[in-house]
Amino acid sequence: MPPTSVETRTAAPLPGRKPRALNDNRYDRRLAEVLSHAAHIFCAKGYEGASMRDLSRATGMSLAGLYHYCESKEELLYLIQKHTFRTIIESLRERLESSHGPEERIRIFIENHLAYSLANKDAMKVLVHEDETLKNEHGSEVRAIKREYYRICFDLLEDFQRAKGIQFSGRLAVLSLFGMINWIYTWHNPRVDAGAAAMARQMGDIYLHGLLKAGKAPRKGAR
Amino acid sequence: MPPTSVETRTAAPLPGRKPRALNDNRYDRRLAEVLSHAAHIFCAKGYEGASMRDLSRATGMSLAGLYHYCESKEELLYLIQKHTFRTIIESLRERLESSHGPEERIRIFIENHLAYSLANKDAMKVLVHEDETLKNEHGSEVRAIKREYYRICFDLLEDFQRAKGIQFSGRLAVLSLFGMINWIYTWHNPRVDAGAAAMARQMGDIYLHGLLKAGKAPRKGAR
DNA sequence: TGACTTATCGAACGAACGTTCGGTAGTTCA
DNA sequence: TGAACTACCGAACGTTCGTTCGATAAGTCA
Repeated sequence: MPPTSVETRTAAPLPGRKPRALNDNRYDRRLAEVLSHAAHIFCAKGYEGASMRDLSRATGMSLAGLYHYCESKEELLYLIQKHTFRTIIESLRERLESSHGPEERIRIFIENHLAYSLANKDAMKVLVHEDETLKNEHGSEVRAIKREYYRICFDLLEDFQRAKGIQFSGRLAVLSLFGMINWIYTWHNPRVDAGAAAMARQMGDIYLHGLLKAGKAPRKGAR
Repeated sequence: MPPTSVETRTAAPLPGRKPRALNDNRYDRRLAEVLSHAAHIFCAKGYEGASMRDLSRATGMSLAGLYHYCESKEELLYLIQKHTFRTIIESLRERLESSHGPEERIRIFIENHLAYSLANKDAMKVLVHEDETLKNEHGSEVRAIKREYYRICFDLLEDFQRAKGIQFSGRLAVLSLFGMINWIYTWHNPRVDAGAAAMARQMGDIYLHGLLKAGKAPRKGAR
């Protein structure tokens, strides 16, 4: 096992001298296939409960063949989580660029998160459910991206407070919101429940009106 | 393996003719110890990631000795989840008995759930995180208790709607609330965050004010 | 063509898993 | 006292796990 970093290994399979675009594309495409199947299986059976043999069956590739695309089972989880987080943040940053008012920006945050969640249920569940699974370097790297995402939301909420002249605990507000929108994967049924846009509006209504009213009345008498 | 049902097995170790209270107490107390350690380990490593050898080490009991108190690892998870749910519901029913107004009753629901969550973090995380782990009879039994709990909350919210003359999707409201309060185990830090009572008040403020305002304005123009 | 690299495989490795078996002290009770 | 039962144990069973090894077709390029 040569000490190639994951970073280089993902960009180019081996540090050899012929990094042909055609070959790289094929490798990357196949890796993406493997990761997609892995997300599906990790989602269905949990990371610990899923075996490389399950993944071998799902991809139609041999057990040994899988290790051409990853160094370990753990790296698969890491790649899934990193890619999922990065994609959500990238999409959010794009949507936030055409700047709106502070309330609208929070609605954009909710909408973006929900839309991605419902369009990529497997990956999202793996991201949320296996939150504490990764250890060491992979774990702290993913945790850093998570903090980045948390920070974006926290800042949006601070702007909101300033604009509306209200006050509440930013920490509690962020984590309550995350609770609402991250819980969805446990219950959402596309045959029963609304789509991302409608659900984002309803949840945004409850959440934002709640913040406004609760933030305006810092002490309301009762006990 | 005799076909003794779990029910009888839990009540009396063996269907023999001498169910002495003293012996039963000792057995039950020891079983409770095993379950407490199991909850701690399942919480820390996940159900699949935890091994009976981990539990053997934690309890100081031999691997084989554990099977004097359970039929399988799966039964341990089942017993933990059933007991946790039953305790929460029982405590909730008691608190709701001295009947209050519809808003206060929802606040009682939140307070009860949060207080139990923070006082029994391990069991609560195992309940939430291993929600889909149990299959077959054990799984459907726990799922039935969960529906019962869901139903209580749903009914409280319907009373609230009637009393306030407002309208919202009960399903979305219940599951948003569950999201907020079940998410807590992922972030609560007793050295940083408020206790159960204060947190229940803050979350109740956000949630209930949100429902009130959002429910009163069924259509608010914007797209 | 022939050297090289990539993509893939069957077979195996040692370790860890949940569970069971056959026992043995200690307690209970007729 | 002695039969019955409880509470436990060491050692093993068969299975499954993540991973590795050595090999081989297929594709690439001088």
